[in-house]
Amino acid sequence: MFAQERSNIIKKIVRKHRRMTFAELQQLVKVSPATLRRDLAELELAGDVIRVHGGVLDPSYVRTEVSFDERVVLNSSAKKALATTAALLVPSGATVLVDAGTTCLELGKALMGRKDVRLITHSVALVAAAFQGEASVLCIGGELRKVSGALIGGAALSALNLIHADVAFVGASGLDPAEGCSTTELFEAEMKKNMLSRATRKVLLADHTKWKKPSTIHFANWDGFTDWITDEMPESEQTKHLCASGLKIHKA
Amino acid sequence: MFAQERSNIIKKIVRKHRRMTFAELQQLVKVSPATLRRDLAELELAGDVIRVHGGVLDPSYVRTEVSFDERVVLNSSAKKALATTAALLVPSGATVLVDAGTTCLELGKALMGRKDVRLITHSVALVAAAFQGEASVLCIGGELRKVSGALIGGAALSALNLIHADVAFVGASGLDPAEGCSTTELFEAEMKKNMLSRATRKVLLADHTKWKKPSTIHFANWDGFTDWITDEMPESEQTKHLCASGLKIHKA
DNA sequence: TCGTTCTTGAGCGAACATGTTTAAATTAGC
DNA sequence: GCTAATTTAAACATGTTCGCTCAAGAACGA
Repeated sequence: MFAQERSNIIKKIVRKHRRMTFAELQQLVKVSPATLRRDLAELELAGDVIRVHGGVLDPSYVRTEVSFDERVVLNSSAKKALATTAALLVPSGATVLVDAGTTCLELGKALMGRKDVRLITHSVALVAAAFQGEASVLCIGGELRKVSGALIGGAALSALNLIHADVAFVGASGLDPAEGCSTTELFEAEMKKNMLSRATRKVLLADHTKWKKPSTIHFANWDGFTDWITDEMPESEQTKHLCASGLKIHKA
Repeated sequence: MFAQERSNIIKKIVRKHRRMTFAELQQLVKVSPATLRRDLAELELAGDVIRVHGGVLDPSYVRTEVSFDERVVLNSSAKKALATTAALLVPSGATVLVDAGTTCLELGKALMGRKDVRLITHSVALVAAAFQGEASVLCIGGELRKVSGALIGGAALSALNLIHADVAFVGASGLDPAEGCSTTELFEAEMKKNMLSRATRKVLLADHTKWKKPSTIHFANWDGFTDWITDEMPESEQTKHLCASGLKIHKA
């Protein structure tokens, strides 16, 4: 076997297996460790494989794997885009209810710089961030839920009942075309329900990754919202159907 | 599993859970403690996780909290000593009201690790810090006052009225041997008054630098407290006089 | 046929990754 | 305040893995 052939074979094998130990690879390419190493060194230089201690990885596999991080970062830029679009819906002088969750946190940060809005939230992260902002902030008190950084419970619900806001921004962890919006936790669902009932304009903030992935606890139907802000429109049929019930969909 | 893959997995897990103990993480990543520590040390260096004693945190989750830490470090040792002494007054199972302010924040942090206490506070800094703690936390909602990080106003006062606590810890910015305790701001004075009225044991946390330096707004007489924790006892006459009205003075 | 060049494989020391042990630091409990 | 327990960090030991060097053999041309 010529060196050229061997190197092509190695490429193919690695691409197929995506990740394998040095020994596994050696078993398939019947050559001495030294030669295999030499080949791999070349392939690595050419960018055709990625070597790690004890094995090799397919670059495209690593890319998708690493993009877990990138997705979070990327997602956060998507979330920023959502937040920016959402912020445009807030008129001067408005009182704004902001849900807990990362997307809504971005929105809160986007509004924070404005002197002419009044934020109401039960998100500890947002309140903490608001130190640096200009907006006036009212914090809904309640039990601290450490996983989400939200203040929830009976106290939070009843505090909410004294409030009326111009706009409410609510996040969701799952969206279903038929059922509507859902989240993972009962008390948070209650909070969301209440928030929606306390505002005139009810805005859903949820990117396309949530679409068709319902979570455990349902908290609102589609007609429970006046607006939905997303980064990707759903299929046109579904869009038409949703809009028929009065929902405005905004693409960030 | 290759080291590189493992480190990616750890990142992902921590990001998902946001806060977890070392043991929890070790259970998910089946690897020896030493190796996990080594990985975490690297990830910390890269800024991908934040390590705390006994656990790890997702950085994007805690970032807001950094500013508070900085402020506290300035005069920590005296305040830490006060906090440690104060924490001894809290029996197991107690419900504890904690005022805003740096000294009380230290106390809150001291209590945070205890599973057997319930903290109630209107201090945003304390709630934000409580993410790391074990104690259950109820946050009194209200208007965010950005200079002090306290939640105040009518909503806070009325939320407080629904509560009864075993112990209340209150700070002061000025102490007068005759007049009692004072602070700089009207609404905060109201909060302090209310907190004292809602607790059985009423503890003043104030170091010697406040002694004989009254502030603008008076909020309590000496007989309004059951205990005072300080780092230096006042002159013996004054001490005798104060104790005569039933006040216990603790030196940290 | 000989010598040069290239490739290959083997050997060896260094580097690496991991687990175990031990000491220090931190925290909790009294 | 102190002591005991937990957590962390450093030191050590071990088994792999890596990269280098060198010699053997094949390929090639003179």
